[in-house]
Amino acid sequence: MTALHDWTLSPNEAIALQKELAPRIETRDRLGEVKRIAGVDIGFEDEGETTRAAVVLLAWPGLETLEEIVHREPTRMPYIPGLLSFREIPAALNAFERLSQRPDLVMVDGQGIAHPRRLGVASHLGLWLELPTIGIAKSRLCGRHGDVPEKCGDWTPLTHRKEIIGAVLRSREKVKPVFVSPGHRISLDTSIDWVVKCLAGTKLPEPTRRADRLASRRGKAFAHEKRQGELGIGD
DNA sequence: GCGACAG
DNA sequence: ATCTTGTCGC
Repeated sequence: MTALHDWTLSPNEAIALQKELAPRIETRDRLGEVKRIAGVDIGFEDEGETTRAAVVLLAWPGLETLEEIVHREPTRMPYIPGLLSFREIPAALNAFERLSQRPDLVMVDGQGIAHPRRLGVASHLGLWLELPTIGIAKSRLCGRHGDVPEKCGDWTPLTHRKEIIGAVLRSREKVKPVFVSPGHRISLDTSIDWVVKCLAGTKLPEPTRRADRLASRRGKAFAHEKRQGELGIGD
């Protein structure tokens, strides 16, 4: 298996690797009792030169914060639609290595199997971590879908090549829906169930939302930032 | 051949 | 993704 630090693959090599790995993805539930849920989000700084991975570990139920990790490293690949995981996963894995506890479920910002070759960033990460993962994306990569119900919690299937690859979920009324798809070791129904259970009146489920918030905080000088107003409602 | 295209 | 303040609406 390719070493992580060697993931400087050409687009064609990356696509070949995806085709090789995709068959290993499981969409059958293999979750045990869920006590800890992690949220992951990757961002970029210095005009893309630096990749920043944020991981938040939350307790279930209750969603108290157990751990927060922010890891930075040089970016190694450009953004290419369909090959996002090769750009984001190295940093994400290094952030995960710093966690002292293992999550039972991971929510990732991006697609799971709702990908041209069924290997979106959530699936790819789940395969490497050997953990159940769910992809929650803010926009569509591939597939088609009908009108999305207006009621919070309702959804419509996302289809690609005659296959249901995900759900377009109305996570909050009057707000653009999110694209939920199984990453690894989890089914679509269970994925939707967990995403809905982690919603707190917001568009994004808590794990992903908290990772976003942690990541987008002013890069360098956040050690001196004030702590206040943690109870916002909007998104 | 012509669009579409997660973050 | 990121650059960025205030502002309209529920």
